[in-house]
Formats: sequence, C-alpha cells, structure tokens
Amino acid sequence: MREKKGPATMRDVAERAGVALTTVSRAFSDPDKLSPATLRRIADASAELHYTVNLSARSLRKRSAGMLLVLLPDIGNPFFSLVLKGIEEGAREGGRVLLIGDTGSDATLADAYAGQLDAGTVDGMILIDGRLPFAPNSPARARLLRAPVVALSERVDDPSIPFVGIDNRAAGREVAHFLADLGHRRLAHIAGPPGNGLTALRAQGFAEGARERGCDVVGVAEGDWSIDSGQAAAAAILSWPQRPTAVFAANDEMAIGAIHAFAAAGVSVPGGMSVVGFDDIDFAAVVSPALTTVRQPRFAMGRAAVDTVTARIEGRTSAERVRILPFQRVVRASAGPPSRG
Amino acid sequence: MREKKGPATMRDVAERAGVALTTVSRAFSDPDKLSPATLRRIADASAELHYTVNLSARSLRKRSAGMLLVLLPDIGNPFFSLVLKGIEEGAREGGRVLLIGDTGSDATLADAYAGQLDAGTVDGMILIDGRLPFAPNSPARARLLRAPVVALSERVDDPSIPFVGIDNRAAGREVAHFLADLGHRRLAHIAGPPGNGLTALRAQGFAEGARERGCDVVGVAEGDWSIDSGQAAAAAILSWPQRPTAVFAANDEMAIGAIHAFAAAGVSVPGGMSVVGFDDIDFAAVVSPALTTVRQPRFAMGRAAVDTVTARIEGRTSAERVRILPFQRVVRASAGPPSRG
DNA sequence: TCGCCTTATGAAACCGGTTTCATCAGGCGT
DNA sequence: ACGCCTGATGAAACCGGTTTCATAAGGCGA
Repeated sequence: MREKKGPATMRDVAERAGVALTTVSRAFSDPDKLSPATLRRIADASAELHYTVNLSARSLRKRSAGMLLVLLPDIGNPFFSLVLKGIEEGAREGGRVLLIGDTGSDATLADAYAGQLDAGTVDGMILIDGRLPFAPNSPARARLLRAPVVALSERVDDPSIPFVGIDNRAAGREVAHFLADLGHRRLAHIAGPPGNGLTALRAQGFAEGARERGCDVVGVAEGDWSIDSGQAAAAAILSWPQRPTAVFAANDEMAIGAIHAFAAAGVSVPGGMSVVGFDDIDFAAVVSPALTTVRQPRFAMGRAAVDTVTARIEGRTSAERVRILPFQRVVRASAGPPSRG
Repeated sequence: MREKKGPATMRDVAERAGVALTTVSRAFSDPDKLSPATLRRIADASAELHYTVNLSARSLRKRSAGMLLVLLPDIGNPFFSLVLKGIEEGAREGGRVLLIGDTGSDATLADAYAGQLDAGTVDGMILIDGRLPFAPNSPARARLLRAPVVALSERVDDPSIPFVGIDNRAAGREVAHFLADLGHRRLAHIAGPPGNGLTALRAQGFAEGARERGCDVVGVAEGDWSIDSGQAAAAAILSWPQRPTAVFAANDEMAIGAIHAFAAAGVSVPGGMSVVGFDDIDFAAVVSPALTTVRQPRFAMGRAAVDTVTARIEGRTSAERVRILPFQRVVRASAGPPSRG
C-alpha cells in the first residue's frame, strides 16, 4: 500500500486509469483529441481520487495565471461595488478570478501588488486607482506599460494605457448648467483630493459650466471623498463671507456628509442650500432629501474594462483604446430653486 | 548576444553574479547563510536585471501560495468594507495577499472559489458567507474541514470550523430592551433572508428581549439585507392591522430603506415610528434622522479572523476556536419614545 | 501490397523556483 | 601533521503540470 502524501496528482490519475500522464493532461486541456473510451476512464479515475489540478503548476508552465488584479484606493467606497460586479462577471466568463488589492492610496503597497504582474501570478491588471505603479522611467514601469493593463474611471499618466470611463469634465459642466438653470448664481464646489485626476476634471468642468451661464463659483472646499470630509467642507462653506446657494460635491459620500452638516447647522436642503452629488451610489436614493446626482454606468464600466484587458491578454487587438461611456443626470430632491435673498 | 525571452529568472541572476542558481535562491530565502560579499553581488545583479521571483514556481515547490481567499456574499455591502481592511492588514503582516470571491450567495460559484484551496493556489480561507462550500459529506467538504478555514460574522454548519463574531442573539435582546425601556409596547422586526444564521439569531434575541419586557412583536417582515427590501418591508408594516411603534431592522441598509419609506408615507421617524438598525455602517451616522444601531467591531473582527487562519496555516495551535467580540449600542436620533396613541 | 496520411497515445523536456545532499576550504585541538 | 568540524557554495532532484516530438496503429488510394 502506497503512502498517501496529499492531494492526488495527475500521475495518480494516470496510474489508476492505466494511461500516461500526458493523456490525463490532455483530457483536461483539449478532450477532443482523445478517444471517448479513454476519456471516460480518466474521468472516472479522477472522480474517484477527487482530483483537482494544481493551478500553480499549470500557471508556471502556461505562463498564465487565470487571475486578474484589480487595484483600487478604497474598497469601502460604495462606488466600486457595482464596478467590481461588472469586472467579476467578465472575468468569470474569461475563466479568471479576481485578486483585489486595496492600496489605500499607498504607492508602496500598489507597487507590491503590481509586482504580481511581473511575477507571473496575474494575467492582467485593472487600475481604478488613477496612479500607475512604479516610478516613472523605471524599468518596472516600462514593463508595466507593455502588460495587459487598463485604467478605469480615472486616466493614468501614460497615454499608452487604455482607458474606460465617462467624460467627467462634461458631467461637471452639466451640473453647473443644471444649477444655473434652477436660478442659482453663487455656486460652490466640494472637490476631491488634490492631485487626483477626477478632482481636476470635475472641478474644471463645473467652473467652465458656471462661466458659460454667468455664475460665480464663490469657492472650492477640498475633501478626500469621505463622508467626514464632506461634513467638514460644508461647515467651512457656511463660514465663508459670501455664502453660495448651491453646492456641487465631487462624489455622493461627500454630498451626503455635507447635507448632514448643513442640516445640523440649521440650513435646510434644498430650501437653504441645494446639493448635487456624483456617482449615484445606492444610498443616494434613500437619504433625506434624496440626492440629485450624476449616474455613472458602474456595472458597464467594470464590464468594459475587463473586456478590454481580456482582449489584450488573449492577443486580440482591441479596437479602441479609449472607451467613453455615457453618464446620466439623476434629478431628485436635494437641489431646487434658490430661496430669495 | 543571447535572445531575450521575457522577465529575468534566477538563472540569469546567477549567471550575471557568477554564482550558482542555488545561491541566488538562498539569497532570497535565508540570506544569513551567505557571505556578505556574495550577497552583495547577487543583490546588484538582480537589481540590474530587475529580477522578481516567480510566485507560481515558488508556491509550486513550497506548497504555499502566499494568498488568502475571502468568500463573501456581496462585496457591495458596506458592512464588509472595514472587515476587509482588518483582514488585509493581518494578511499583509503575514506576507499574504487577498483573493476576494464575491459569491452572490451562489453555491456553485462558492464551490468554484473554494476549489482553489484544494488546488494549492490559496493557503487558507475566510468565510463571511455563512455557507460551507461543497455538499455535506462529500470528500471535498471533508478536505475543506481539515484546511485552514475560519468563519466570520456568521457561523457555519460544522462545529469544527473556528468562528469569529459577536453574540447576535444578545444584541437582538438588547435592542428589544432598549425600545421597551423607551416605552414601546408594539414592536416589529425586519428580518434578513430566511435560512441565514444571522437572521435567526437576531430575530430570536429580539423576540426574547421583547418577551422579557412584556412587549409584543406584532409582526416580522422578511428582507434580504438590501435597501430596497427595507423599503418594501416598511411599506408592508404600515399596512398591518396592528401598527407597531418601533421597528428593529436586522441591518443598517434595511433600516435606512425603511426610514425612507416611512417618511415617503408621511410617517415621521422617530415621531411616528422608531427605527433601530444593526452594524453601524458609515452612513448610519449621517442619514436623517441619524440611525440608532448596534455597532459591530468590524475591523477587529476581520483582524481576529485573519489571525486565526494564519495561526492554523503556520501550524500554531490556536488557543480558542470561538472568539466572541463585544458589540456596542449606538444611540442616535432614529429611535425615541412612542407618540401617545 | 506499398506508401502516405491521420488519429491516439506516450516519453521526455521544460516552466522557475526550493531543498537535499555533497563538496571544498579553512580553523582548530591534540 | 592529522582528523574533525564548520561555514559557504554548488549539483541535482523535485514540485505538478503542459508541450513538443516520436511512435504505433489504422484507413485509404494507387
């Protein structure tokens, strides 16, 4: 009786089925090449031994890992949830699973995760983080640029990396137009963290739209996408000498935080202050007042990104390197005409 | 000039440093065994070649993957975000990365992910899903029970699997006591989906606590943890012949959905209806009215789970198989005394 | 009947590391 | 001067698959 050492290997299956190791391997990779009888014997044998392939061994030889790396700055941000669902659906259809790296915007950590691409543990990478790992001009960065990588939501420095997202600038403009058309003249913006690409685009678009309608952006408060920072920004805005009548927050969490802070300070929304958010996360519809916002096609964005990176991995020349998806204005109760005064 | 085929291997580094392959391997695994001079030459050589170890090869030989699998039913649920942060912190300290599997409560999908444990791609597993993969009594299940696995938040069928979580039953009781002490007599519950372990415990605890204080639980509406289901449940509750004065929702999302639906139906919270949630997600503090809820130590739970599974992986006998962490009542504005009537 | 092509299968090389075992030089006690 | 031990290094086996190349058997046209 042989010593049992661990999970069954292909060799064990081959022995039991009375065929060569090679044949078992083929039974899993392309069964069409085998005679039905052999196939059947191998199927039985591997069932009896409860055989499962060792993915490390497979990926070592095939130089493919069956895994996609997703790098994002904060897994707690509800914006990502639907995006991830889209990515997951596409990954699964491509026979791959997801490795999710929460970088917390820490460049060192992002580099560590991205190293897996080099290490061969991962077939491709989806960057929702806006930052390309590794130092510019470093050899690691150079290799990254040749790997199957796609940027999602936020563009990255290098133009050779494909991108999937919406036109944030146009969306910012549209929010300004919307508020101006409601009658607002003095607007404010709660921006994302400086250095972030989305921050700049949404702020620029908003400023542009305001200018086009002859509105003043009386100030910009800086946030960091978090609920707390939205509250702090709202408090700051109330202390400004020239108080705006409407505020555009660069994401829904900050908008919801701001609404809370305004209410706590006795400023009603939308009566005393209109608030518009961005993203249309699930909570946007059920906060009070319900949030007027800009909906990003989150699931579709994830799906498009994973399709792009899968095409690259499989050597298909992806048609377009940049895919801009449509956004949509969602009008709810948190923005209304300004009160007279 | 040699043909360049891909990323540098250990062999390349060895050649360049003028040492044997073995020596390079040792330079990475236990550098103390090498002379400082050799170590230096290897370090230089691998820096020049931008060498990174191939993790598939390493894990094939070491029979360890440097990866932890986390199985959860819905990555979009904000409850998981902080839990994941805790898990990630611990995983990183143990030198492992996270593979996150969103099962969508789909058993087949969960099985597919769990197969990675068998396949040797993954060192251990954290189940936040409440369901043990694979059919009971199947050999795959049997192997799973011997693998480094821990259940988080919700217990699983098999008592041999370690568990980390809170005392949900006690928490449910405490909510009932709290509402009773505010003066409520007719209570309702918005439960989670049937079959879920948390659903049962929180509902039982709540019923128990109500009985202890002489309160009636006039009805239980069934939800599925989602915001939408909370809204639907609230609408249902308003149509009951005997209307309760306070509602305990089994999680914050349903509670927030319920508050929204109550408000939409003209029932003010807490004036016309008190609402208590569960989890204390980030949004709980900023919805209007701010949500009274039960805080779970989410980060600590994740951290405890990953420590338990790491101990198992590394062969340390973990002291306790079951770790119950403290919960905490968070009193905000959404629950108050009942209006007279 | 012979040669050629196709189909089914097997032997062996290979992927890139880790680990075991052997080798070799030098230090040291007697 | 000899044997023994220690520390540094290398050669080769190994992990569990995939892939290339070879081989054997069978079908078929000339």
